[in-house]
Amino acid sequence: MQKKIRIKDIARLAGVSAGTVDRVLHNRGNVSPKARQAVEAVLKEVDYKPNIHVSALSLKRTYKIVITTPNISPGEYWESIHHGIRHAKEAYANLKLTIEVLTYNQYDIFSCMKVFRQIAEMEMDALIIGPTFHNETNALCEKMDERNIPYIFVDSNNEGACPLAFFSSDHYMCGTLMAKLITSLIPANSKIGILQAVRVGNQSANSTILRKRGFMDYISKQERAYQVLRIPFSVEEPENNETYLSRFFTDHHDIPGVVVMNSRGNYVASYLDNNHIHDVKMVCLDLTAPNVEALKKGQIDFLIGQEPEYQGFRAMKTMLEYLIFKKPVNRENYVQLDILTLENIGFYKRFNNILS
Amino acid sequence: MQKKIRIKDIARLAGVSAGTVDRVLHNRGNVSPKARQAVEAVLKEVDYKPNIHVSALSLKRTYKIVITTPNISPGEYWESIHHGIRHAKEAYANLKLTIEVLTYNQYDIFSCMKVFRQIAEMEMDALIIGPTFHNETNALCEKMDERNIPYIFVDSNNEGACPLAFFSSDHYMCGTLMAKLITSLIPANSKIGILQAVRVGNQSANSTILRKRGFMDYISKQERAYQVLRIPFSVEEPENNETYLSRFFTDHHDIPGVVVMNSRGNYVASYLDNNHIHDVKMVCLDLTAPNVEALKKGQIDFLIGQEPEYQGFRAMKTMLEYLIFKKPVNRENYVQLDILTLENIGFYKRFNNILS
DNA sequence: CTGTTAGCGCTTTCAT
DNA sequence: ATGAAAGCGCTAACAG
Repeated sequence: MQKKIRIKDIARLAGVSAGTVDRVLHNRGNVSPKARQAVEAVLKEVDYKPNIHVSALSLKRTYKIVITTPNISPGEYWESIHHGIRHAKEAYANLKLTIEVLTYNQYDIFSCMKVFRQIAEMEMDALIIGPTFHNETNALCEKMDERNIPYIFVDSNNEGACPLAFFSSDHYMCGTLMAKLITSLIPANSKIGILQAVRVGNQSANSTILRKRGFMDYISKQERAYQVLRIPFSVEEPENNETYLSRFFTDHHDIPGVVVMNSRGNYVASYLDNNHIHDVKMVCLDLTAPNVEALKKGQIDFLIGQEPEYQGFRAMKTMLEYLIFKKPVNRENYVQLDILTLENIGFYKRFNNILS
Repeated sequence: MQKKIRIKDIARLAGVSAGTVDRVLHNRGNVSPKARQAVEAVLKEVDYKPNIHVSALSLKRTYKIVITTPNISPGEYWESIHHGIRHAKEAYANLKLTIEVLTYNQYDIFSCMKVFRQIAEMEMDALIIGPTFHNETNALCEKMDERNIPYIFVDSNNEGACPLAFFSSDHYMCGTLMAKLITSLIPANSKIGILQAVRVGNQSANSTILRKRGFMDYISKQERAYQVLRIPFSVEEPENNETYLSRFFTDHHDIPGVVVMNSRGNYVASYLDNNHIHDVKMVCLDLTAPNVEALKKGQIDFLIGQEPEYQGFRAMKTMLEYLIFKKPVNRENYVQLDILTLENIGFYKRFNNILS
């Protein structure tokens, strides 16, 4: 167990000063080829791990990072992502950071366009994006590319853009997993209802499309023939949902299972509970407060979690470490798909990974 | 957004020097009641969060921590716990730590006694224990109590001891969860096989007993009557296992599901695969390398993970922060019970939480 | 009992 | 282009 190697040690070994080593490590220039080579030779030999907390301590400049995501509601998915982002900021408490958050209505493409146009003009060092609308996101990304501002996606990747990285679950596999779980709960060859959200501008979110594809592919590969039925649903005009649901469950009173591939599973769970329909198995998505409650009450059977806190945390942390410490970045980052039930939900810590 | 408050700020507000504030913060004594009150008054007002990385930077003394657990095999449960411990050490890279690891044979009570007697005499600042044998563990703990050395359990708590904390899954609920999963996979009113490990000294590990109790309680609460059958199994004398298994599956050729409540599920999975028995559903425990492989091959249907890396990480981190920064400690810490399937295993990162 | 000082590893500034 | 020196927030050693 040898002692940890420090900049001072490298300097001594290379026959230069600590300042020069620092200049080499950070590519700050003003180093003669000879000195650079000497330092690089030493660096090859030793296992130098900079102590980034100490490093942050002596950093002078301030950084500005902009965050844009769908609007944040308490207890819901996007709030968790923002929690994670905030924690990453706290983990580097001695960095001088300014963070600006701009959110848009994820069910209204025009809201998104407006916010993204504003962001395109802002001063910043880096951008974190929670994308919803494919083309609008790519338009923003192009502007960022021109301005040489790095950006990272959370929640899902946006095909066609060149992010520094993305942190997302594998939505296709998420759909597959939901299909596997629901089919393990219901009889062979039966009906399955799936909820489908309607959006202003009539564009489905990319993630939902992928989930549905994963779901349908799994179903169609089974020997048993399930009949998948769509349940219409609108987040923006909730007054119609009662009607939609009631019509659906009247037409299909024998339906044994429902899958909800957005985070609104609790709407259906409540509907069923209020109408004393207790024999419908449910597999739902995201650990929003109401979904967790429905799980604990036994209204939902399986809930899939996508580690939103962790996504936000890693996105922010990765960005900071790239920006400030030039740490190399993995572009593709898929997070866990957690399976929660009545039995294990109690131990699920949202900040498991993050909190000290 | 106000600036972060530092010791120097507190000193100024209280009208004392930084040294005095430090003495108050760490209860080092040598502070007049008047000064102490002044500082404490300020501390009540402001939200002071010490930067522990900076703090570690200037710490002089070295700490010695002893770890004792069952023997470590590559790719298995206890190795993961040790990984986690090592990571916590790396997270506080600038602390001066000496770590000594002593392991024992978890299937042999005499091995455990010998190692624990040795530990009881060693010099150390703190101890982390992975317990197996209840009484032997408590004997060691009593010695530690006398010597005023704090200790933390990983993997399970040991009733009767007074640990600073424990990091464990809820073994009872783990059994319950396994019961729920296996019953969701097999027909009503059928047989279920469960594997039971035999130990030298004939003492079951506490965790296994709890798991089995959780399992049986769930089964007996169901309307459907399952018949639970025990499959004998020995880790220490593996040459008999083939016979045990073959006898069992011959006698019960119609068995639709098997649950393994220790980490050796892959033994059964391999046996079934080698003998071309493909219609037995399996719910197993722990993400050992061979279990994960069996899950990926479809031989195991559900695998339960107990976050061993996280347990080790948190145990070590908690100990360090208690020892060095006097950080208050939560005694009871239950970790997640992760449900893994063929679909989501690929995204499961053992060091999710830990790795930077 | 208390304030001052030096130093942890790193970055930045300032002479050279 | 480079080394020396100051300073980040904190603790430890020292002088009073």
